[in-house]
Order: sequence, then C-alpha cells, then structure tokens
Amino acid sequence: MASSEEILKPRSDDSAAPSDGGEPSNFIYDIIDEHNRTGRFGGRVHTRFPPEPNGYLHIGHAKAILINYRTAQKYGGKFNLRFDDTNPTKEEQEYIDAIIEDMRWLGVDWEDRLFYASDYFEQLYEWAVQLIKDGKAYVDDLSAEEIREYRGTLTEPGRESPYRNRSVEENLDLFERMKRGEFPDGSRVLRAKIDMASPNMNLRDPVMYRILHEEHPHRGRDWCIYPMYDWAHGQSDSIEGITHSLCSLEFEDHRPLYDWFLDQLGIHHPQQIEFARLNLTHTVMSKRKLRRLVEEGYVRGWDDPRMPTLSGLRRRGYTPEAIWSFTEAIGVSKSNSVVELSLLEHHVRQDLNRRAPRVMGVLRPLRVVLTNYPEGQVEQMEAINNPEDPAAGTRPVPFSKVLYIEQDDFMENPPPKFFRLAPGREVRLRYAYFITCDEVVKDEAGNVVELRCSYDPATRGGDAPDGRRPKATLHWVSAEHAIDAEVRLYDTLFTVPDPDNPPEGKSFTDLINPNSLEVITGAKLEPSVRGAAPGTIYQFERQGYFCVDPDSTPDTPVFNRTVTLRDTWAKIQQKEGGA
RNA sequence: UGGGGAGUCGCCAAGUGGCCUAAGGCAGCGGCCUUUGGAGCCGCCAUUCGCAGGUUCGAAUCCUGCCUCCCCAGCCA
Repeated sequence: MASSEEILKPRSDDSAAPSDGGEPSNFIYDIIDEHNRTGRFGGRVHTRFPPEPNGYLHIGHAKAILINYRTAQKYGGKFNLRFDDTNPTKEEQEYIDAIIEDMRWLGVDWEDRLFYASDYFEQLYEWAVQLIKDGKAYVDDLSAEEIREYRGTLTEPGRESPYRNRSVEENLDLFERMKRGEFPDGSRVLRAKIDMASPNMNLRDPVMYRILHEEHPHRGRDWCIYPMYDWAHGQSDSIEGITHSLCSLEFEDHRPLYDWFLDQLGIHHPQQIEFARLNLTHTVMSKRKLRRLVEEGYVRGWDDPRMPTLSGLRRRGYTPEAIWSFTEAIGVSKSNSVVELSLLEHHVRQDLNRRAPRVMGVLRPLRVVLTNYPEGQVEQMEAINNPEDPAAGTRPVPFSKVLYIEQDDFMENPPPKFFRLAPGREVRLRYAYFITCDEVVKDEAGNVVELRCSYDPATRGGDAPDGRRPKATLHWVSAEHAIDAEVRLYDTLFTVPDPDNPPEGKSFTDLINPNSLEVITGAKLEPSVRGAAPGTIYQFERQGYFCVDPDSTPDTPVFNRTVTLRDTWAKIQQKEGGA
C-alpha cells in the first residue's frame, strides 16, 4: 500500500483552506475552519468511521471512510475505527473481520484506535442511570405496537405513555432488573423523556434500551439490554474525543437528539455534520439489497467481481488508488446524487494505465498460419512492458509459424472504417512482422476457421524499410507457446442505470443483467503470464485490464476483466448500427 | 396539509454581491499524434444558475412567494 502514500499525504497549507489547485475544498472543511477560527475544539480534529458489522463494505462506505480519513489528515488530526455493534441480532464476527481487511486494503490507518461501541456499554449504562435520576428517562412497559400507536404520526402529535411518570426509584429498580435479565425480550424499554408532541419524531421519547437475550459477537453474554443507535452513537463519539462526527444525510434530523443526550450529560460534545451518500448507476448500494443478491444466489458471494463491495472491486482488479482518486473526484456535498459508473471506470483506467504491465492475450482465437515462415523456427520478439513506464523494461515474446489472433480482428467483407485484417490486406503484428492475408479457410458451415497469411521478413520488429505503415496493429500469440486461460468478462450487474427504482410491479432483481458474466474458456495468453499470483493485474493490449482470480489453478489461470480499454472502433460500430 | 434537507451543463461539482457573458472532472463531439482504433495532446460543449417577483449601480450569490425532489412515524443503523 506504499504507493498510496503520495496520494494520502495531507496537504500542508494555512488554515484558510484555499483552493490553490490542490485538494478541493468542501463545506465540511469550511465548518471546521470556522471551528478553528473560534477555537471550539482547540484546533483539534478527530473523526471516525463507525460501521455496523452486519454486512460487507461497499464503494459508498469507501466514500464515507475517506471523507472522514482525509478530513483528519488535512488538519493533522486523528481517525478512529469504531464498530457500532449495538444490535447482536444482526451482527457477526465475519463482518468485523471483513471490514477490517477491507479498510486496511483501502489504506486508511487508525493506528491503535480500533474501538467497539460495545466496550462502552458499562459507561452507557451509568449514564442512563444518571438520566433516570435526573427524571429524564423512564422504563416503559408498553408493547412495541403500543409505542408505535402512542408515537402519533408525521402530522399529529403523540401521546404520553401511562408509564411516563413513574418514580425515579421504580425506574431505577426496573432498569436494573432489565439489565439483570429478569424480563423477556420486548417486555420493556428504557425511553428518554423529551417531548411526545415534537414535530421531530426522533424527539418523541426515543427508545434508549431494548431487552435482547442474545449472544453478542464482541461481548458474548455479558448483556441482555442493548442501547439503540441514538443513545450509543453520540456518547461513543464523546468518549473517544471525536470533534467532527461525519455521517450521512438521513441522520440530519437525529442531530437534535444527538445534541440533547450530550447536553443532558454535560460531556464532550462533538459536532455532527451530514453529507450525501454515494449512489452509483447500474448497481445497488443498500446492504439489504446486496445481501439479497448474495443470499439468493444472483452473485457468487460478497466478493463477486460484479458487486460494488470493496472485496468485489478488489477481486475485479480495482486498486485502492483508483478508489481514492474517484472519491476525491466526486466531491462532498449535501445534494442527493447518482454518479455515473463511467467516472469510476475512468479512475481505474487512469491508475492501471500508469502501472499495469502490458501483455498479449487472445480471447477468441482465430488460427493464422504464416505460409512462408520457416517450419519449426521460433523467434523471441522484444515487447515493451509498459509504454507509460520506461523503467518497466521489455520482455521476449515467442513468435512462430502458427499464431492466434482475435476473431474480431478479421473480417471477410470489411466495412469502410474497419482497418484490421481482411483478405488481401496487410496489417502489423505488434512487435513482430507485417502479414498479409492470402487465403481464408472455412469449415463446412462457412465459418472462418483459419487464415493463411504471408509475412514480410523485412518488417521484423514492426517497421518497414520502405516506410509502409499499416493502419492496424494486431495482438497475437504463438500457438505452440500459448497458455490456456479462463477469462471472465463482466458487464454491469443491472441493465438499467437506476435499479433502485424498478417499474411498477417489478423488483430490482428483475433488472439484473443476464449477461453480466460471460465466461471464456479457450483464451490464449502469451507465456510470460504463467504463474502470476492472484491479484496480479495486466493490460491485455487493445482489450482491457485483467486481474488474476483466486480461482486460478497452476495449469489454467483465471482472469477477471476489470474494465475494457476505451474502444473507438466499438463506438463507430455502435453509431453505424453495425454488427 | 408536521419537521428536516436539497435544487448550477447528460452525470458529479466549484462558486459565499462586482475579476461569473459561471471553475474543474466524467460523458459527448471534432482534430492531431500513435508499432495498443490504448495512452497523450488540442479544440468544442451553461449569456445561464428550479420558477416568478423584488432589493442593488451590479445577484447564481441578499429578500419574498411558489415549484420539484429526498429523509423521518424500527424495541434497525
């Protein structure tokens, strides 16, 4: 992850956050600058990312993580990772482990500050007792349904619970017995005593604790009452000395409650600031929907390369650097937005173009026999590993009489703008020779199965002494030296940009792209890729970026296509409605 | 018809009363270059800032009214 460092480096500038061509400013920085100006937190900036371990992290979380992390870095502050593990019915150790792994991969550093909200349960309990003693919280015996009825609606005030005015003594007794496990799940809750008529539903005596006789992944059987999000979150922030509690928009109307608890307790009071979460076209981002895709078998798992999860993106070949630059590019604001997938793809291409070694691989092979090439001769052609990086050097690629080229690189009746191989036409084989197609061999069904071509020995390396310049350069692989590979080509998981809003009567699962995965088994790759470790990324010249999948075996590597190269020919074809 | 937010180019997003006849990126469109129809380079792409009024010498930026979209009635987070 060392290569992240240059990107990760905080910008050193004066506090005014000018946009002097470096990191763009945003409204959060403006707020912090104001805090720094007035001395609200003594110049301190401390952020956190508080995931609930009930699913895998996705690209939307990456945005949230990096907003928090970059903010801390920019101001020379600190960043915590804290599991918001207050609901044992939904949380699992598997998710805790996966979240840590994904965040490490992303390249954020919480140093020694990995925390669990559940480690604060004792303190939270004491504070709850304090609120009860202050007459600001009470045990309610109403059922869940009754509480809902008493809460009122968006336009009508709620009613106070008949248990709202119990004595402090009774509340203390009941609450302690809740904690001791004397009551069954759902029989009672602890509620804050605020205002049942508040236009903000969150302030209508919100539930602070519920009874849950449940094994907790981090606390085991220590507790059978669990704090609700609103009661746990702000106090956890406070305990950790968080200054700026950055969260997503839907918590905006929780802020008054966040503030209320902290004010009642009179403890360190962070500032909650809300920003819009990330939406991406052609995918879904809610944990609920992602879980359905996994559990109902629409994808192979949380790390399926079609998933927007960090583990999926990683397996697909996305790099942390690409995700960093993408999240920087999309900015930070409060308006709901949907970012086009093409922007994410742009950032992987940009990163991979810089660093991926180039290699030749033929996805759909078409046999080519060079009729005038000596039988049994093998030449090692010198190929450049990365034209963007001279230090990457060169490698030898074997060339011989029988080759494979891409089926798409030949057309028997080429349209005007098709520059590749055709009968009688000469093209260049990259780093090798010019070849001319002399004869087309077909099977009984009329399919082209082989090309018989002649090569020009004077063009070795790809240049003609007479200055001839073919309009096309094709990639190729020597048949006898090629290694076989499985290649998985991916398309968007959904056929429409906005699967979250399916048409009447349809579910988002009805919009899944049936062609989101195409498996090619007979691909032929140049021998240099043999033995590449899972995770290794190459550019297959003229085609795209491909990443070695963990499913690979020693004899047959499996590659995932991360993203295609920009393809102007494909665009021309599309425009002309051509095949 | 309660409360809380948001509306600037197809998609993000700067902009905080004059240097805005509105940055930048993506997408798109032309062209150059090219041993990847890749990359790179050059150019084009909002007289207009949800709408309507108003204030001002001057408004995307201030005021008023309206419209549209999002969030909130879990003992989820």
